[in-house]
Amino acid sequence: MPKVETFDRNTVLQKATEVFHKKGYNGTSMQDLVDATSLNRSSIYNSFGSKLNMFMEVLSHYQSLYGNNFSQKLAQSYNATEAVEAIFNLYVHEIINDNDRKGCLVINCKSEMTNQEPLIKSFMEKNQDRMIAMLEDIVTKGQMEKIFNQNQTASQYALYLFSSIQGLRMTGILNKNEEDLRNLIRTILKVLY
Amino acid sequence: MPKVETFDRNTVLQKATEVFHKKGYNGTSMQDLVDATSLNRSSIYNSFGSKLNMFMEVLSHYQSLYGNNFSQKLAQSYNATEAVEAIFNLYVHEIINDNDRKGCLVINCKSEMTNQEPLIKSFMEKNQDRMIAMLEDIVTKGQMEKIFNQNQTASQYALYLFSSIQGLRMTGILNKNEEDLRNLIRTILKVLY
DNA sequence: TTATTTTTGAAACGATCATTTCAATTAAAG
DNA sequence: CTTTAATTGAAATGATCGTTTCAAAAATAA
Repeated sequence: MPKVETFDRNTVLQKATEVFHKKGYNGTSMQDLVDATSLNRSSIYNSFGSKLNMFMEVLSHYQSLYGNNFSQKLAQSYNATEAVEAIFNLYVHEIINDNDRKGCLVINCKSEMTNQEPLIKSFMEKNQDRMIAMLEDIVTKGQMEKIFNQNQTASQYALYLFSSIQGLRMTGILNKNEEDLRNLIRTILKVLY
Repeated sequence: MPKVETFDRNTVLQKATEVFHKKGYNGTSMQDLVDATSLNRSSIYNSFGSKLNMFMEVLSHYQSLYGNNFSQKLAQSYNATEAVEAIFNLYVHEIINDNDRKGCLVINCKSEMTNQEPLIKSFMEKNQDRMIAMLEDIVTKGQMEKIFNQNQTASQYALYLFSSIQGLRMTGILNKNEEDLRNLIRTILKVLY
């Protein structure tokens, strides 16, 4: 029957992710994507539909990479403290190794496109729900273990942590001093204890 | 001698600010700016030099509007608690009235352009220095008044507040529930006391 | 091998991009 | 009123935008 896709979809998505991450959605041209992926224009359109569609897949790809990292770290954690610190350590690592100051693809996209593209807005809503649910689980666990206080509900602390992560990620674009970042995180987490 | 600029530069900057804020730098075309400002193309280039140059002026314009607001609120504050709360109230107000979810122009620009435009990077560095200096002043005052604790230095708390503000502003793009936001801020500020 | 179906490559689509050009217009100064 | 110098309007610049077209190439199933 038909000829089949010759390229590896994940590799292509990875290359596309790099371009979008570096230049942003509006800053990335289809030519950039052709160059980065070594795919032909028509192959991209044939396989991904449109620039926006490809970007949506890139977002999911990026998210699932992160999600897997998260799950792995969380599974290795004995208690809520370790879990929450594993998460923040992941971000510190991400920030310090982000040599060209791209920041977080998802956060960049949130600020660039949430008010322009309904698809992005709903992606961001789901992303927030997922993140907050995960954080709430950890906080609940920590509160049950009496490691975290109960001054605020798990849901409130989850929103606080979600917000703090976004702030950390934005701060990390310019500030890459590890000691400063670790101090910052210590301050962020203090309210939980 | 020469004919003089007929338009009001501040009005034009205001209109340009609205467009850039709504669409982002890369999402804004010169045609958008022509339409919004009712200026002719050549007048824009004659008066502002280039799109990037105009954007830099827009950033300064936006920043000075905010800065004035800040100074005013701070001058009206009796103590550090009032000062810090005045600042966060300003952001809550900004978030709640941001009906089209544009977020903060400066933060959006930071994530979109810091890694692409040296002029923007240095603007953001100066912006961060200014913000942190102001926050550090408030924290120092609060610590001297024994209102804030001394668990961390004023400089560390300032970075924490700066980071928290960015997080709050990002969170506010999707979450506009005032009670949630006020809870979030309460949690953020608790560490100071 | 042949028929079938899809992916490719290369070129072209019209629209829009940021910027420039230049003559016409305008307003202040002499 | 004339001179002078900057601001305007309108059109055009070449480049690039995202997307489409279509014939050639390729790979599977019969």
